[in-house]
Amino acid sequence: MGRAPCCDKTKVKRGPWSPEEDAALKHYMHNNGTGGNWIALPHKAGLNRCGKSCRLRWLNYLRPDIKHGGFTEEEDNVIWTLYSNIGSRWSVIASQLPGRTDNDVKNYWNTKLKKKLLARSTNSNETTDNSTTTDHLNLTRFSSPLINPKAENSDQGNSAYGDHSTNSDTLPYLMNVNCVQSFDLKHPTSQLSYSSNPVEVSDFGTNGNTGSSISSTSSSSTLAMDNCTSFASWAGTGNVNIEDGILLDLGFDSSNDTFLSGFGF
DNA sequence: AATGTCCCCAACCGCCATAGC
DNA sequence: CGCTATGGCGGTTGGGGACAT
Repeated sequence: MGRAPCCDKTKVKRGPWSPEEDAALKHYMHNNGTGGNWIALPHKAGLNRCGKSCRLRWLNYLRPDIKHGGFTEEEDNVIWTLYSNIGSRWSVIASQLPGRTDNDVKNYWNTKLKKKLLARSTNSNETTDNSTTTDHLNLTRFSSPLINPKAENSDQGNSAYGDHSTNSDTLPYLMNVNCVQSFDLKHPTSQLSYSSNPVEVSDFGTNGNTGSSISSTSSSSTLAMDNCTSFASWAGTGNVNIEDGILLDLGFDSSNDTFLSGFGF
């Protein structure tokens, strides 16, 4: 038996939002928040829209803390780093970029960063000069605790806005990356290395059993890399610790996938 | 100026997790 | 414990603007 749709799609408006609809949603959210129920919200707000559509519009566009415009180099680095560690967990990645949404990050990756990586991958096939370091990207070192993605989405309650005030909380299931990943974008076939500092990776999952091997949020099931001496490399180009290596799908053909050690993908 | 192609990104779709009954 | 409703997420699509021919 199929799942009942969240709303009758033949009776709700779809497609781009008008300024009037935006204003109505903003006004309602400002006064009432979601009230904990997105499905009922459109009716209360006088909108002929699906609740999911309202939620998306609010979270991705109307929220006052949304940052519009181009990504900075620093943000690029954060995305690179996290993507190389956790893959396409856009909501988790976005939670590290205040004002950015998962949709933003996903679009940015798909339209810009992925191509950038591909281009550099191509370049690397044309030259083997690893001594050129101008394009070498030392990915951002995270020494601060990362944001709980659930807290980031705390607007589902009475709070109308995402809550980045939780940044200072040390949360159990996000990683505390105490090492620098060195990732040469110009020569992605070179070893993706980690420093020797320990990296503790707790649960990135929001549910813990989605089929990925990321553990649950319980402290007892924290994944940990004992050390960063285990390393990942681009497939076919270097050493891979098969025991610990995990294939990371970078979204390209399999020849460009990479192994990451100590992560469960 | 007209047409074709590419690219970006807002919005949608469908699946899964979870809460509540 | 099973079912239903809802929230959340990642993947995909398509409209429209930018650019090329």
